[in-house]
Amino acid sequence: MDLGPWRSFLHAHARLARQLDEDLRSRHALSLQEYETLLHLAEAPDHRLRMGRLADSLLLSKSGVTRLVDRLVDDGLVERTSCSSDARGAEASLTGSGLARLRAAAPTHMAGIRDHFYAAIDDDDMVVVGRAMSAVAARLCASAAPCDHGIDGEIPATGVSGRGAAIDGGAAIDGAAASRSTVRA
Amino acid sequence: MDLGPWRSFLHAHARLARQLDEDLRSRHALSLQEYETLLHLAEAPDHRLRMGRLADSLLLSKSGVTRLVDRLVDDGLVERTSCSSDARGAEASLTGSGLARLRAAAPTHMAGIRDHFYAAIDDDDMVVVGRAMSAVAARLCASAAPCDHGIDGEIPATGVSGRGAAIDGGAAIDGAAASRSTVRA
DNA sequence: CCGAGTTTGTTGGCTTCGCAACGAATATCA
DNA sequence: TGATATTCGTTGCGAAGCCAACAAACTCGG
Repeated sequence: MDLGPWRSFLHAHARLARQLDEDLRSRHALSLQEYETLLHLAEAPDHRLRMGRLADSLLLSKSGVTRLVDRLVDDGLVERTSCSSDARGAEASLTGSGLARLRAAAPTHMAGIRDHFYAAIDDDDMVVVGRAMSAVAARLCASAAPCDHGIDGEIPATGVSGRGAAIDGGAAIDGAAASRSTVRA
Repeated sequence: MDLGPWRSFLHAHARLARQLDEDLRSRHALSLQEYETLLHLAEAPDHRLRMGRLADSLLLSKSGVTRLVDRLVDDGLVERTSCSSDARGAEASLTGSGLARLRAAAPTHMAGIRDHFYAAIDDDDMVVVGRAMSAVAARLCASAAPCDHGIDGEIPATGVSGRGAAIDGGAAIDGAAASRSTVRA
């Protein structure tokens, strides 16, 4: 077993996460976690999610999400509302300010991913990487929780909200027309 | 830009790191970071490393390493010695107990990597993944620090110590003969 | 030889996160 | 219906990491 690929994998992730986090912090006063939280909310129907679902999709503990949302609420980027159908449940919902902040930060984040991840791997290899990473994630999900977030290679209908307010990872960056479903108003 | 590979990459890493950390903690009372620290020390000449080098290779801040080593010293797995050639320098050196602990934990760790990473990706794809991850890491290193740890796909002479005491990632697990350089006494 | 500037590792203070325990609400089933 | 079990989110506590500041030791021009 040649540990080369494994070590490279670890190293690539560590460097990448650091870089993206630093970029977002310095230019938009957002941590990577906060950005991802806003993104997941923006991608959710009506820009709102139950705390538990948010925890699942962010791969974070429930208490972690409670505090993460606390911070975002303090910053005015998210609102905490109680769930109508389940009185013990809470929902996090994106505010206008949160969506604006996400929109402002998206280009930075996308550029980072493009420059540091996509630019380093040619298209043919990227197909393989995508397949391999999906397989790793799927295998681990299978051996543990049901794991029904939007992985396995497909973007969960990026930005299809109640109205048309969306981020849309790709198009917002490279100007390419939205190639999938009902994006942009 | 299809974000699928990127999200899968993030997801795979998160799940994998969690799983490996949990396995080591529950079975050997070691965090993944602690394990990696012991491993890097075991791979270093004479089982000792300057704090700064350790920080570089673990991709951790200097203060992080100081405290990590503190914990390992408290557990008797590592000794802190002063550097002979530079009086302000400190070295961390693996104790016998530390090496034994590492040896005990290695099979668990290796099995995790094998089952959750290598088993999910076939050999041809693994070559591509290794190449891609190396490229990502190299690109990020280039745009930042000199970054001369043992990445770019090669294992830094695993376990060549003063005497013959080594872990040797692969061989310790699968019994395959060491296929590279001066391993084992 | 000496003083300015750099490097090395540690410390204080802060942030972020997980686990276990908890109260409240819901689900299940007799 | 009522008792028990489960789920949901929050909270206390501790673990682990980073940054800035620091002291000690090194380097090097003069």
